[in-house]
Amino acid sequence: MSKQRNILVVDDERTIREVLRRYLELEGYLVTEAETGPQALSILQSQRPDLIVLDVMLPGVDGFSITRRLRQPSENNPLRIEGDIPIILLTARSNEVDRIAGLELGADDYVTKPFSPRELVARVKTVLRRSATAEVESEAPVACGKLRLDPRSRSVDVAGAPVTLTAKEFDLLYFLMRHPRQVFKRQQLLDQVWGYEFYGDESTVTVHVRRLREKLEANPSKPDYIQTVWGVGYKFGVPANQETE
Amino acid sequence: MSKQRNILVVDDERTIREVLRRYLELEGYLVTEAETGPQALSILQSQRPDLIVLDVMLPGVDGFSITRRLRQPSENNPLRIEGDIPIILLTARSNEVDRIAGLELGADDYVTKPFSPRELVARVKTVLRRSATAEVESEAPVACGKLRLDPRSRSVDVAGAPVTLTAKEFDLLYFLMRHPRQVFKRQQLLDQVWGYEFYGDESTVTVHVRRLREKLEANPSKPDYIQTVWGVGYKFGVPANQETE
DNA sequence: CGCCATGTTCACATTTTTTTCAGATTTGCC
DNA sequence: GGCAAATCTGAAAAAAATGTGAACATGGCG
Repeated sequence: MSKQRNILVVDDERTIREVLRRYLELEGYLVTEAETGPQALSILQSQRPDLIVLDVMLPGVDGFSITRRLRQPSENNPLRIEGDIPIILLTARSNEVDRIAGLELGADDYVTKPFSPRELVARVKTVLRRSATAEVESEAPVACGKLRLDPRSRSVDVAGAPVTLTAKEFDLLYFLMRHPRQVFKRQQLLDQVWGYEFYGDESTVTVHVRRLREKLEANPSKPDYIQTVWGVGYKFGVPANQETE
Repeated sequence: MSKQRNILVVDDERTIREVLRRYLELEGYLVTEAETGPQALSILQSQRPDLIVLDVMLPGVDGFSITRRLRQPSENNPLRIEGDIPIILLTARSNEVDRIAGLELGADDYVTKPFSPRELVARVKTVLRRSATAEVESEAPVACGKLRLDPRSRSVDVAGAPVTLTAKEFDLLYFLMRHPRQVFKRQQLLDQVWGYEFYGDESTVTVHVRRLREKLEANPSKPDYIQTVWGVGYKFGVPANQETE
């Protein structure tokens, strides 16, 4: 076992804090609690948890604001320490999820209430694992071959020429680019990009992939970037001869 | 496809049980019913369903108590089997109290009565999918001799040169490589790789093995990796002089 | 209110994979 | 060596998955 991870739980409901504490401690995490936004910020002055679980609906300074402050890329931002602290947002309704996307806040994951503690623990593990490996997906631009994507401006270039993507197209491409070479089933992409509440058809993914190809690929029927894996799904394949990074 | 999922429906109202049974069976689930709390607990002594749909308002031992007993993280809890069984609670009202209570107890989802059967089925699917993906995850690459296989990218190399496999070819090879030196009859491979509902001919396996050999082996008629065991089936044989890792 | 941009669904064309099957060939055994 | 059973081979039929075009929702906005 490596050293114990510290998790900051920020929620105004005492019950929720206690439930999360119990479950997280069962998994071997150290838990710090904060009840309000200001309290959380104060704690963050002196501590640096490995992950923050943050309710978006806090009295006073809400979760969005805190996230923004943590992610603010300013020089003299004392909270913006090198290497962002992963954040999992707790949201009440799924339409707030859209707001999150629009606000580009850079949370690492979100869980909609009501949620099961086990699910949250699973997300915590995933996020920590993700940020533990080299996949520190702060908000850095990603690139592959002639394709460049900048999450902050939500812009995409192919060979220097800007390409206009819709929100979902962007989200899908961004997700795929963050997991190059890994194959995803359509359902997995629905879960990851559309969210768990999406009950629609898998063909939605197919169509989005097609549109991405039309916009990105030199030859959409012989794609360089988004590869079809027959009988499985898609992957962001690095075309053999092109290297990035 | 994988094997049929078993769902335990616990509700004192016969009508509800029957409706749920009908809808769930239409989706291919096996359904077990329980009318009371004690009956549910008794069933759980001998069976292990993949998911439980649980009314919180049961006469006698109510849904909350059952959830609590299933989730109790105690050493000598006979019902607390490794890997929790997902629970979907049926609650009458969506008030705060129930929400918190359910949350605290570790249910995976909630449906408030009255609900549409279709919605419940959708929730069941989502929860099952979610808990399934939470389990797998650890898909490390496997290798043997010059052969390397990476489940995440579904890619295979022989001596560094990539080999293109179809979905079934990949699944078959992956299965064999995870069980090296073990001999499987064709029917066993059908069961394991194709799934239990496959009613086809065993020659299907033969053909797939042939194609794998054509793609993998230096000399397909004198295979190094997939060995024929006459009168029985095949095994992923480690060729005598080659060692892995 | 109607228009436009997204997102979703659907029916059908196309492509790829999977399965089947009838010999040819190999193996184990007497 | 000869025989029966099992396996391999090649090709074609059958099935499945994906690509395509267009219609159908939905929601924001002038």
